[in-house]
Amino acid sequence: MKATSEPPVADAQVETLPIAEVARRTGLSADTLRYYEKAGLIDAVRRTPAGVRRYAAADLDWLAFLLRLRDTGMSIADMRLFADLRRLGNESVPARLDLLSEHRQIVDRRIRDLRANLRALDRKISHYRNLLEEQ
Amino acid sequence: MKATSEPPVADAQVETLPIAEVARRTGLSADTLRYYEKAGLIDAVRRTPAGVRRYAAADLDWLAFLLRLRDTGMSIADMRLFADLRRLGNESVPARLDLLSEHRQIVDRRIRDLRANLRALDRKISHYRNLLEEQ
DNA sequence: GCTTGCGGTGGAGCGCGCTCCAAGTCCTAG
DNA sequence: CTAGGACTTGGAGCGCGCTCCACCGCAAGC
Repeated sequence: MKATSEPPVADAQVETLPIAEVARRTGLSADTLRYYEKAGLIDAVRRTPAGVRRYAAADLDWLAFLLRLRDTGMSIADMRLFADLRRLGNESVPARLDLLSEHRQIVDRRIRDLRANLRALDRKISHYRNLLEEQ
Repeated sequence: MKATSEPPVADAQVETLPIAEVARRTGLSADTLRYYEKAGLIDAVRRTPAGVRRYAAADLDWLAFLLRLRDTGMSIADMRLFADLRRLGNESVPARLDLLSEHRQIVDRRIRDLRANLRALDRKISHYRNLLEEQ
């Protein structure tokens, strides 16, 4: 699917992706991907001997999850908390569950608020429509 | 309702509010209220001879509307566009209607996205709950 | 008169989430 | 051997939406 120079399964095992491809797939910039790693959101990504990042499928899955958290309004600091917990392994599952449930509540409330605001917008729009028709 | 020193209907006509009271009612800080005025979101508020702002009921209504726009994610620049149109009077109603309808679409899409993300969060939460029970 | 307190102004500063840059390394193609 | 391109790093810079600050004025109460 790419005409450029992909290594023909050069490395040892499975398929890994260069940062540019991960950027393309996630919609993040390469700079942002490196920034997330520096910020502790992403475990250190595997590297080629030359120090070039190669992202594995698990990295992509984690990134997708992070993006979900981000898109629901979670701050980088809070995502970092979650990432730190994840690094602790299974024993942190209860704590992660708590964090996630709490966040779920926040998102739920956000949706409710947006819906209320949407209804108010609709009333305003109707008001404008009426104004137009009367003139 | 206030034990402090309110002028006993000092001015000419109706009830107007000092900035501190408007801050209290809107949840904005006095600094933010002044900032919004400077940024062109609010028409110049009436002043006492000494230059002190007195907010009228119409100002509060407009502020409430602005807050709705803000809370649904509209940028200050876009709110400013809307405020500028409003200043033009009735002839800008179609343009305002367009802006508002467009924004409505954005909010609607945002709600949809949030709901999709919420469902994904719920799946993740269930996953964690299962993990806990199995152990 | 003096203090207290609320309000005014202009402008600097801040936290967030990136974004951009310079300078260097490595690999490949020609 | 050279040139080009993708990648690396550390650190500076940016746009947004406030937030804070120093300094000043005014009005009321002691």
